[in-house]
Amino acid sequence: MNDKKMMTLADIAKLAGVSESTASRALRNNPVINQTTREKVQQIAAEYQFKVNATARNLRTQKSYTIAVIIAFDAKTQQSVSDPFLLELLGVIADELSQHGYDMLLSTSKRDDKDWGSYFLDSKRADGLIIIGQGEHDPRVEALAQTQVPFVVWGGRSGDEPYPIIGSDNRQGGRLAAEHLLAQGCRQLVFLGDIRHNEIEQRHLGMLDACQAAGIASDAVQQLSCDFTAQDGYLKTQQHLFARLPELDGIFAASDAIAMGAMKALLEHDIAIPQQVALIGFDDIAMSAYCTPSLSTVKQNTQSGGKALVNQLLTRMQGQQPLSEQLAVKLLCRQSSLRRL
Amino acid sequence: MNDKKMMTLADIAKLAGVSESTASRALRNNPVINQTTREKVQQIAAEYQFKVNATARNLRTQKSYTIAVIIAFDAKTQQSVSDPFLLELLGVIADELSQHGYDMLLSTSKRDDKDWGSYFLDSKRADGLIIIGQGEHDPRVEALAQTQVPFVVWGGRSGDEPYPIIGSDNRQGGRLAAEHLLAQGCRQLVFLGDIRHNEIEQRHLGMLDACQAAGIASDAVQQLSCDFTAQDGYLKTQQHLFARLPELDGIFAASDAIAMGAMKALLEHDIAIPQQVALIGFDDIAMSAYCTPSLSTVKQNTQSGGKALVNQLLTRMQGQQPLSEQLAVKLLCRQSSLRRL
DNA sequence: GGCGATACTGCAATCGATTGCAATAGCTAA
DNA sequence: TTAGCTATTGCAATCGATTGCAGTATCGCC
Repeated sequence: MNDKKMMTLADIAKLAGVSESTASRALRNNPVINQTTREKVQQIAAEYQFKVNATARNLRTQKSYTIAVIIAFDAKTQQSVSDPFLLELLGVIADELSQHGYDMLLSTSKRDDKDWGSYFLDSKRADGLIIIGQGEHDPRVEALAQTQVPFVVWGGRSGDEPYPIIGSDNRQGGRLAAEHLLAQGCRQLVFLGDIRHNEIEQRHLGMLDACQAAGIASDAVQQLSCDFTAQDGYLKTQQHLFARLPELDGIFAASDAIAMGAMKALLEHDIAIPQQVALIGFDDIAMSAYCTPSLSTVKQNTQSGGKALVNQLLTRMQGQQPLSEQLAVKLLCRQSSLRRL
Repeated sequence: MNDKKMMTLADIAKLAGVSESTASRALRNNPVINQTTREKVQQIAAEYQFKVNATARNLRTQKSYTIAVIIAFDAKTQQSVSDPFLLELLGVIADELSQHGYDMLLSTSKRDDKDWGSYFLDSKRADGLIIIGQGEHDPRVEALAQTQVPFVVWGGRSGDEPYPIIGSDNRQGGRLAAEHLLAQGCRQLVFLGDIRHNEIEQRHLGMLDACQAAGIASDAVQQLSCDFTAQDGYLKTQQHLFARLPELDGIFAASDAIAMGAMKALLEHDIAIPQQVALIGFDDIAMSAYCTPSLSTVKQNTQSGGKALVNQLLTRMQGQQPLSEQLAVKLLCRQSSLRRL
């Protein structure tokens, strides 16, 4: 059904009886071209379903109108795309980019090419980079910062990173979660998560803030390292937390997935949630409201997060100074932590 | 730190004291070039961190080495990227593509440009298309089939689609699920899912197969339409299923997310799972094993699925005839359906 | 009638790599 | 010594669109 050969701008120009330059300008709605001519060209282009060859345009304009999104994984755990939270964020980014007329190149950074910058930018595959992943303690990111490459990172600030980081206010989130647990009467708390990740570290610090403010002895707050999976949440809870029962009465998990794993382990041992142990997660993934008991959590605003990432990146690409942003989080109290008084 | 200006092949050639053609061939390891020359050029390229300009190469070779993956949504529900299953599949596809040297362009098809084919292919943004989404009853897919565009679809065959469809053996999955419920003693079954989607329809048909084989009256099997979300699983269960209690004793949900919603509703009304109502889902998403009770399900093999999609597409792009594939599924019996006898 | 301004349009160079074909050098065999 | 090969390398065209600059009409106005 389709035309045999691909149409080119030259064909359209010929059909319209104008030069290629005029055709090109007409299609891009350049006002310098007579309106009648413009409409005629556009009409012919539409008629033949002509689509500008993006490759040729990109070569000539030296832009790709494409942003590469890199999901960075810890080289050792090598876990695949799975955390529902990251994927939600990804969806928002995709939409936002397309709204700005950009395509999105997705890469999962499994291959150990340490050289994102050159792969995507030097090769002109993309005009900019968005890096999302679990914490940004990554030497590759530090290396990127030394270059001219426009990029933004999703994560948490740990100090004075010389590049824009967009992320939730994790410390505030940690504080809210812990305050809530304390308000429910918990006194022996556990933090379940890997504090080598900036974001997680911040959540942990927020928790400590709250405890300190409440006058809780610091040795009443345990921290237990844990991967970002329900599986590890389950295992770590089984292996380490039961020993601390029955004093232990509150768990703050660094992600909802971890929390669900922990919940499973607790329920299997007939530990009442939230009466004996109150539990709260982080992220508010779609499932959180539908487990039993429903999971209290700190909701990250993926919508604003994705938009902010894209907008800061575009700002940067226009040569302006991008800003790091910390997005407000929201405490959602559900059954897993609400002890009805 | 980086070089001021972008290096081009011409620069490398000059530095190596050869022509551009020789440099190009040397970099691509063309054996017609003297080995000494080749190594020299490659060494210089490496030294200056030269990366071939993908845009220029693509223009000249008329290929983009890029595959577009389209996540198609029902135009009306407009739900965002959320189903964990799709996202798992996406991860596998990403890895497999990169293994074959292809980049992956991700699009969520929210904008109602009905014209994927031209957007990605005519514009030379991509060499092929992978379409994943919830059922392929999409006029846009039918339209694509009329063109020369190389594409493959994730889904379920409904009949004689003139394009390659890769997907699980949904009918067999439905059969396994229903047989299992029946073996547990269930006699009044409900199917929770939208059978307008091919895949879901197949699962439903498989269920009916099993019931018929077991001599169950067809009016003992109810079908209830439901979106692909935990939320709707919850709502539909609340709104429609409680009326049928206490006869109702088995639910087969079209996805794990739906099943979790249903589970929540049942538990809220103190209905014992699996004793009073046995429940089974479909997909085996990461959370399924960690809800309580853990969710029985039919596991789709995302690993082979993703690989098959990519491989069939590449086959098609090489001009050969691609094949539709039905992947084996696996029944996972967990607490939500296992009535210990 | 002529001059400058205005409004369009087209020529030709350009983006950077790839590749068919021609050219050159070195060597062997007659 | 020379025709005939082989092994390497380079020339120049090409992919398709964009754009600076020059060229042509048309019009107004003195």
